[in-house]
Amino acid sequence: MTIHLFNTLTRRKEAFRPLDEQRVTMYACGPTVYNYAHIGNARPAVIFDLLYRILSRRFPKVVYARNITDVDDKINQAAAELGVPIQVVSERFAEAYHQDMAALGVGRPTIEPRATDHIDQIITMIQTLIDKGHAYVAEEHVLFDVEQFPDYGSLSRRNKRELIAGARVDVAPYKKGPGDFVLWKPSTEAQPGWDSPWGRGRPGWHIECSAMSAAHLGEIIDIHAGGQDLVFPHHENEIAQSRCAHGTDVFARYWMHNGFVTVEKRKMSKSQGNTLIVHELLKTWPGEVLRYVLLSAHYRQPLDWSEKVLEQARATLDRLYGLLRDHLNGQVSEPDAAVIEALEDDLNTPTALAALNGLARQLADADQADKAELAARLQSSGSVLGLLQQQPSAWFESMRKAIEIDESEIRKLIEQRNQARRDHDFETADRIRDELIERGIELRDGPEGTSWEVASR
RNA sequence: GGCUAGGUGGCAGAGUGGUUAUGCAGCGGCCUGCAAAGCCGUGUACCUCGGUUCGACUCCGGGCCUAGCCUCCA
Repeated sequence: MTIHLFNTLTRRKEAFRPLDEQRVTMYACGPTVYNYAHIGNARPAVIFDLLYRILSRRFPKVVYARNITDVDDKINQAAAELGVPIQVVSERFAEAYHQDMAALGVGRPTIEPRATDHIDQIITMIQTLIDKGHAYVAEEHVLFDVEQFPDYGSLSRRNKRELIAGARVDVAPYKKGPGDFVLWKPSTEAQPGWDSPWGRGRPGWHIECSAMSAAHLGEIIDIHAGGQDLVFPHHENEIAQSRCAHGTDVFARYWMHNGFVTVEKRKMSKSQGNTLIVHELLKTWPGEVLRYVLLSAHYRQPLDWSEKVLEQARATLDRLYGLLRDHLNGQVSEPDAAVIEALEDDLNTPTALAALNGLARQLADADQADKAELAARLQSSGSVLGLLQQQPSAWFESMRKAIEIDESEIRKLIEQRNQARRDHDFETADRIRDELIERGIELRDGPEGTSWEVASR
């Protein structure tokens, strides 16, 4: 089956055919490193990492670039507040980002270009745009002239007149057109800056992605991805810059945009102050639970975050890991075709998870002889989704860590209870069990003795 | 105001012109000293009004509602 992807450019699901099967290129807008990532920032990281894995199954080489924006006024502000150089801020949060994403099972992209390492390319690109008449200099700024690009608005389906009518911002007086956007802006002494033909300054936000994408992937790339809120103006501007600079008809052939994570149905965003920081969530939840939740809705749909969905994901993973614990025996297997098929159909993760759970049911129903193979298939299918990769014992162990427990004491109580049971003193036995339940511990009497788990709720 | 998504069972969330999504919770059963876990079984879901059709939750049109973008934002 061919991979199908929903293309924002056409608003349709299309068969994915790369320009060069030997070298598929994708670019995702990465973080601006001035703060810890919230769960909404994690969604594209998880989703497009998954896309990268799916593509890599089909194509011999996929080059995935995800940038780090390390020059930005918010970083400057954070540095000023902390009284440290901006590099300290960007380094610190880039590292935190890597750690948090790793906890969610997100791998590193092929390339992770940083804006500050590409100032030369940015300046060159801006100069090209000026030379070709697509940009102009005004009061030490360089601006992109939207009027010179007839296709402006094609991605976001806006026309320039509407943009002007709906503009809610004051237009800077030096702009020729209200939709013109900054490619380069002057820096004060205190701000980070680089020498350029237009004086000491720093790049505008949009140009870095165009420059780095061209530098590492080429003038035309296969896939460009990011959050829905980037469609306009960020991606629209990237298209304008890149196509005008390179004289091409197309910049990215497929555009993909993920929906938002919401809280109580409202968009999670730093400006609204309703963010849930991944770093904090990881203190109470295993990364795998967060990942499961992020995969539980289709990537283009909004995903409403709540304690409840976390509990549900946890319960489901508990069951799956329980099956693996009981039936895995070192066999290996290919992933289930239904899981792959669902993912290749525009990353339909809910259907893929349904297939995964269907496999779990099959395993539960199967004859003893088939269980090991099915368990291996379950684990292997999970791996495509970046799930079920821990040792089951490690999973249950991590659950135990969530609450303060003295294991030896529990073992002692279990032994007391079992003695009482042997004595048919069920009153005592039940009392001990109830005490443990009070402390969030559930006992399980099995053929091999009594084990315990942290209770679900 | 312009533009873009979406309204599915108790909750989460896929999907399809006429067949079981799936998960979580609930209920009944098996198992158990009693439980828990597990397993089995179970639930007449598709905002509204028209239209197309032999037949629509699924296609088309109107309405209502929600969210998002138009400003930094994943």
